[in-house]
Amino acid sequence: MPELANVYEVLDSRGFVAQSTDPEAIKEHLEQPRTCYIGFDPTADSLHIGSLVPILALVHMQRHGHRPIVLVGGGTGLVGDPSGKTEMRKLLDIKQIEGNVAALKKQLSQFLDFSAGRALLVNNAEWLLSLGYIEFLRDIGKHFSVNRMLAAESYKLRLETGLNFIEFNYMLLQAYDFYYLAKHYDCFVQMGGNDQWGNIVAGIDLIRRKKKDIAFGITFPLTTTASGAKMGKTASGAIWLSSEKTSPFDFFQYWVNTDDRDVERFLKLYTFLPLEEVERVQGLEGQELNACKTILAYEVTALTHGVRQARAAYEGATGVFGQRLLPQDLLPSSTIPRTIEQKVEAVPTTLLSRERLRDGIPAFQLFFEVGLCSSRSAARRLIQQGGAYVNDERVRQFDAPVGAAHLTEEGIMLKAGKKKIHCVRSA
RNA sequence: GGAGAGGUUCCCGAGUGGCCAAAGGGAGCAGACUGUAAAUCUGCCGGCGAAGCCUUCGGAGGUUCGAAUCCUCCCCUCUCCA
Repeated sequence: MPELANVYEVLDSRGFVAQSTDPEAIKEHLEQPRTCYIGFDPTADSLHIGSLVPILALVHMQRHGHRPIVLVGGGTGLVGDPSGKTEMRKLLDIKQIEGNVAALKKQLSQFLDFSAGRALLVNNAEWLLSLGYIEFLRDIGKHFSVNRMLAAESYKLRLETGLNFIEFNYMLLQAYDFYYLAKHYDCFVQMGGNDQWGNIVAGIDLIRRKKKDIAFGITFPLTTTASGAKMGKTASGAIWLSSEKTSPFDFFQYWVNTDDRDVERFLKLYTFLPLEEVERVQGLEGQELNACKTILAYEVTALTHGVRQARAAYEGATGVFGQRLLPQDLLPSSTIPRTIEQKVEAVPTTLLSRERLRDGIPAFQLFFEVGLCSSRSAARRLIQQGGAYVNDERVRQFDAPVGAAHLTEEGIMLKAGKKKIHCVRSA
């Protein structure tokens, strides 16, 4: 799977690079197989699609023969990164973090090949927790200028609202991580979100001072949608990579609903389809562009949940929303089946007992129960505003009974609005 | 440690005794329009089988017929001084 181009060029051309230290030097460095790392904070037991860009950057690295290191911040997670945030993050306790670290490792294995040392996962708790304070101050602290730190962009926001000492230290810890990885793993490239720039540069400085070595940094643009919203925020919360938190079907649907203006950019960032093909998407509109969204959704879902799940989600979407025409020559490298059966199996489903279905359940109760609405009140509102459908028929009355009479071969299809869908079947 | 300012519903931010489930904006949701897009317009936007009731304005008490608003103590944040 080696490709000819230099990874840096690949990353750059696909829109991964927001800032970087000397591009020429990085390119040269990456001519040889190297080690690079990105840190992930174990703040939850699953990553969400905001982490997809860093993950895929590592995948690019691996595909080009480099060795990615995933650093989970079991140690730094205890401190909390203030970069770019307005408020202090809740401090997590060690137990939670350990659980999260394990979950993240599993999730990342979906994307990266950790076999035979082709990629590594390290936890900075390993070296941070045992640090002695005085020793750390003398060794590391002396290299940091408070004046410079205060000037850092990443602290700017927090300087206005308040920053406490533990958070102020975060930069030193992350810099130390980088130094540690350079020393023990020969890792001289760190990547991260653009809000990490200050922390990355701090590490580079530390490496130069302590090791007399040159290290490199690349940051990714903070991905937002064209309408300015953060990636992956929806009514029901974040879009998670874990299929338990966000079903592959909903995950797929999230991408299908991509803003027109984001399609090309996202194809570059979130899929591995060749650039030349992606660029041909430019200028497409309407139906044709929608076809691209389907492919985008399929590709990202396949990467995250595997081809089978992607196919099922795609079939489900087709079953619910209808078939889209996918021309053979549109993004031809995509392995998406161009024609497909319409099945609804992938639609999130709730099983209800025969008795309950026989008796019928008031619509608002049902919509709440299957999770389409966050409360019974919300369900009433939805129905009263004409946004609730049972088998594509608008529900007129908030407590209209839904039950066995509505059962079809495919179950009962509940829709909240035009896009959120849930299936009910008899247990 | 001293002096001031402040903590309001998802976020920002009004409200200083009843008309407050709390202005306004943002986010979000729904409808119309569409292409499962955007923009726009309209409605909704604490909970409850909804008349009415219940829970919310940092926390705990208190005053009052009645408190987000007044008093006491506590916790937290910011600014200036030491």
